[in-house]
Amino acid sequence: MRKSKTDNDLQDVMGCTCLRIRRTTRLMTQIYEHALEGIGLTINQFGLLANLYGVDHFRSTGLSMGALSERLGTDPTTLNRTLKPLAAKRLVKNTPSPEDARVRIVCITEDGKREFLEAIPSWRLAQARVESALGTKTKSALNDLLDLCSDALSRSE
Amino acid sequence: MRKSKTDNDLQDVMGCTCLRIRRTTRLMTQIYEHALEGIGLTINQFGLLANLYGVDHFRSTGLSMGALSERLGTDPTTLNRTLKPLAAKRLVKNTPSPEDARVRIVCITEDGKREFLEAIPSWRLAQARVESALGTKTKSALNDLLDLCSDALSRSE
DNA sequence: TAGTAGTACCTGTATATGCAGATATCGGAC
DNA sequence: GTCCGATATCTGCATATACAGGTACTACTA
Repeated sequence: MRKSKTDNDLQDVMGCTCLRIRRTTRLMTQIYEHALEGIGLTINQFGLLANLYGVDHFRSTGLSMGALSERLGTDPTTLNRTLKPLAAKRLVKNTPSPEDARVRIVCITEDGKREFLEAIPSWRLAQARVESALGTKTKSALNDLLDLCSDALSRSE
Repeated sequence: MRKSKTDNDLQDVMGCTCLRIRRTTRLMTQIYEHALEGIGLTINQFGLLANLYGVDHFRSTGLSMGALSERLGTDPTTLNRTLKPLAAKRLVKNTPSPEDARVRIVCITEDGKREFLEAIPSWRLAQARVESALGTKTKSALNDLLDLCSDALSRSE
């Protein structure tokens, strides 16, 4: 029996790259969230602190909201809200720029640095768990491929 | 100058697989959401309808919430809520099982089937856009790798 | 220098995501 | 038949995500 057009459509849709990556992201995120549970940071917040820590460590200038959202590949409005819980815990600080009153500069605080460093062992546990589930080679291949895709997709807009 | 422990920590953290995949997912999701904009479905809702359409097409029995959430790799509570907007638009139906009053069977409606089929061309546009940004080979490699990772991560829990 | 186009950020709204805990039901032990 | 542990779903809460539209400020133009 010949396959109908609908069967072909269905088979194509089931090959959707977006649904696949979203599913894998859900599974992977849970591993990191569980590992970071005791720390009181989400993996997202951890990544944000890591970025701000790096900026502070190497340049000590802070970043504008816009620059940071670009760096993270998020919408600025998303960043605005994801910073709120971190600011409430005084892990980051949000000060107006002296040069341009529209711009707000985001910095990590001393508390933020401490919390970030304390979280690293838990993060390592999650990363090791993923590496052991996937194998070192697959994990590296995935990392490389994801970098490549991020670059290609940001450029294609 | 020797690199400090903190520099090494930072470099390791910047290699985080979870942050990478979350970033790539954000970028990719936007492409599909924009393509589906005119249809009034999110990529998530589209995937849900695709699954229910397939079930209906091949078995015509429907799935329990639990079975469906397992199939999608989501938490059952997440599924519960993502179904709400679809049920409100009468694209899916949610009926108690006759055998077990705890269980609810989720089915796609005729309206749901129509909407799903109408959305396929928009989905194809997004998928083509991603394929052209990444190249066919990279896209296939990514799909395969993601399947492999989903399997490995679900098993590792 | 008054007006205007553009920029940077914030708010309102809606979906996505999952944990802890509540509710309803089932199935087995007695 | 009744009680109790297990199971399926739902609610309350919190974060993540982004679009549309609003506000405040800058910078250019006439």
